[in-house]
Amino acid sequence: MAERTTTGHRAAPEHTHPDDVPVLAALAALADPVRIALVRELAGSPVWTRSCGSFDVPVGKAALSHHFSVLRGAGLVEQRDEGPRRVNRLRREEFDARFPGLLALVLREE
Amino acid sequence: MAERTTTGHRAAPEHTHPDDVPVLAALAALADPVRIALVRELAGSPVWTRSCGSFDVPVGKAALSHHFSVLRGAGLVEQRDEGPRRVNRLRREEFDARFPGLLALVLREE
DNA sequence: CCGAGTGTTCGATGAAAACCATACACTCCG
DNA sequence: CGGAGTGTATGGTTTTCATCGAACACTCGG
Repeated sequence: MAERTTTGHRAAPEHTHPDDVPVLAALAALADPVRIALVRELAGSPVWTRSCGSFDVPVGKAALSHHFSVLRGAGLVEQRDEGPRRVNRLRREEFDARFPGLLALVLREE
Repeated sequence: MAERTTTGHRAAPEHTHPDDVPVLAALAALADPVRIALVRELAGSPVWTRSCGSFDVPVGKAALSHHFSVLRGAGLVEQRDEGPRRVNRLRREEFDARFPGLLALVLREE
């Protein structure tokens, strides 16, 4: 209702630090095939090079956007606006410090 | 249908070895508050001492039975029939060998 | 052999989550 | 400034999953 001042995608994405993420949330975030694919593909690319739309997953834009939102909320991904596109970074060190070995586990079997 | 020869709970529970468990399944199994509680409580008890009904979780028997089924399928729990009750064992070594650190992650914060 | 205790199965219900199509916001380039 | 490219928000559908109640199977102790 109302409050439609500026609802674009330029609101500076909300990030959650891995330290503030419960284990359950981390596991839930990774317990999805699409999100696992995103994380793996992201891990195989240089930092800040992959825009959201550049991933090879079988879902539409809306669902994709939602998945990235979940990954952000789990402290797995950091996003930055670069021109018209939103580029991503896997929070390797930070996430691994909070959940040692978890990321390695997911990446170990691509 | 039919096939109702022996549907009790004495059919020797089907077990899945951790080695045969996909990462996704392991994560999905642990991405549930009740199952996490079961695993933690089980980890804090001597082996083969806890029957299914002896856990302090806020769900009925049916749901509980289902949760144990999931844990078995993820290679997390082994069950054995002991008289009228079914006792449990956490597959620490085996599961940790397959998914190093994952169990520790869940147990680290009780 | 019956009854209490234990756990599984079935069917149904409700809530959560994934998904899509559409509409919109923002950036850039021509 | 207008259009193409990119991502988000919303609303509604579908699927998935946790849960319950009830019926059943099994074991053991009177």
